[in-house]
Amino acid sequence: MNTKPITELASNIGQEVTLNGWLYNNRPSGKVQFLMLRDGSGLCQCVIEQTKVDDMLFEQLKHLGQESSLSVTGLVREEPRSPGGVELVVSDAHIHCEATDYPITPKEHGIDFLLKNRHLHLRSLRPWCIGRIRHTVIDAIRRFFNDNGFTLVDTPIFTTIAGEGEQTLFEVDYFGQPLHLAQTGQLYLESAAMSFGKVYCFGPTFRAEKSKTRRHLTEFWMVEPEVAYIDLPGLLNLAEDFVFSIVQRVLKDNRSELETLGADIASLEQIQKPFVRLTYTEVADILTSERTKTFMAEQLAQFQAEKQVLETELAEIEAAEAKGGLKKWKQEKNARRMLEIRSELVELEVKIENNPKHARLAADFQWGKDLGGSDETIISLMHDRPVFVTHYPKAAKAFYMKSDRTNDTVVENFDLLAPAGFGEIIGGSVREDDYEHLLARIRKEGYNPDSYQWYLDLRKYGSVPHGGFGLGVERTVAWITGEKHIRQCIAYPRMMDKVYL
RNA sequence: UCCCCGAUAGCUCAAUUGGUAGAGCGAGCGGCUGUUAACCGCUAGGUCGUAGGUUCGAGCCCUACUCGGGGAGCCA
Repeated sequence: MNTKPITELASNIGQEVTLNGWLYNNRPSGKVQFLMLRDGSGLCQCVIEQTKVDDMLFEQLKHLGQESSLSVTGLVREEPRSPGGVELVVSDAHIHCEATDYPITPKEHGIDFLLKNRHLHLRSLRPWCIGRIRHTVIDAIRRFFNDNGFTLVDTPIFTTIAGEGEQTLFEVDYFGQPLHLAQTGQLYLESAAMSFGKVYCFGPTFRAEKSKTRRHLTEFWMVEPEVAYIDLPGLLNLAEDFVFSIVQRVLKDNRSELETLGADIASLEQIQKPFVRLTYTEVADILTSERTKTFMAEQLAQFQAEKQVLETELAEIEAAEAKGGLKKWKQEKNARRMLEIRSELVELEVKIENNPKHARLAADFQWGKDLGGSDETIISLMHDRPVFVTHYPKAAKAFYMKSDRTNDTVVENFDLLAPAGFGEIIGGSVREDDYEHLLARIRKEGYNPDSYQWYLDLRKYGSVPHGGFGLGVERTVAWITGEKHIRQCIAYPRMMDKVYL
């Protein structure tokens, strides 16, 4: 048996092959049937002509339910009418498991229903495309660091000290000792960087933030590089090369998935080096400027214009429906379009409602505050390539960030904002490498210096300038794929208020 | 934690001003030799989230609760 994956069919035209897969869609049409088969590598249309197969088999296939598993054997041929340009002319088939009443039909479903059925939903086209892209992103991440002299160091998930804020820790009972789940591998990584020079860790990260938004998960994957002997400009260059390489890899390896998802490929192709570099102080000036005021007003006008267009279309469809006399298929198409319009209108309403609030927040922005999500969105919307924001106020940032020795009120940190309104995908900094400075910061935060003894040690024995950053995998995937919600970018999402499977 | 919206068939949604609960998909049966989320005909499928209240009468109005969605704050 000449078994092939669907992806290899184009190079096997004229040959008899066997495909192992699942039934994605079934369209019987009298004496000919079209089975859409998926095998994990792709989709293939299989044609069954009654005259060419056994009668019993023909009847059996005709009634085969969605997601039944089967192997089909037949001749591969070019066929312009088939999606993909190739099809299999079936001569024989073996059914492994007949599925009936598969819950996820080829129609719209609500998100709650899909997440309750996530174990099955993973088989659908959209999650499949996103999963493939996620795989590429992760491979590109590993490749980038491995090819650039970094050593992988696996940092612990049970941790003894906090890296970010102590409120966001998941505490676990570790044989009577309270430990918490890692919210970063950074502190351990700094220690490893003093051994290997350039290191990275890659694994799940846990944050107990009470954030019920489309940008948050309580368990997400983060990659964190840490480099000895590096300064802030060096870190920005590293992050720039890194993100650029990820985008290029996805454009190269997953073009068809991006197309299926309706991702904005043109915008991804516009991502070129150098990225924009702004300081926090410059951002504060931009936010409070006339330019931003105008920009926000223009955004609002645009949203309202879009709303107008959609409302007009909706009214036209409703009028046509009321008039009656439409064919059934036309009615169904209208119903689908109306649903689409309504959900787009809801999205627009939210944007229209939020715009003045965000405009006011930006206009009233005071130096010293951390940038809010809306502020990041504004800056990100103003640029068509990623934006670095550097030198945040010391008071708004974590204790381990190195203060700028020429301006003690700010730290040598950066965030990277993905373009077109997506917002933050990376946060990083140069680390405080001076023992006394660090100790003072730990005390000021109210942490117990005893818990940080080993971390402080690193500043006693051959301390060097060093730094690193963390990139959130799901956020990166959401940005690249254009997926609106981060929960679609991981197979089994863990959200603040709900864990499904 | 706060604000807004929602819950009707297995799924996605309708139901005029409070007056007999509807459609598509899916399921079952039948038809069709080129379908593209196929199409056409027929059949089955409902305690309208839960508990109270107003009313001659409640899917629709009021109250509480449960669950879900979106947003704010915070962050990768």
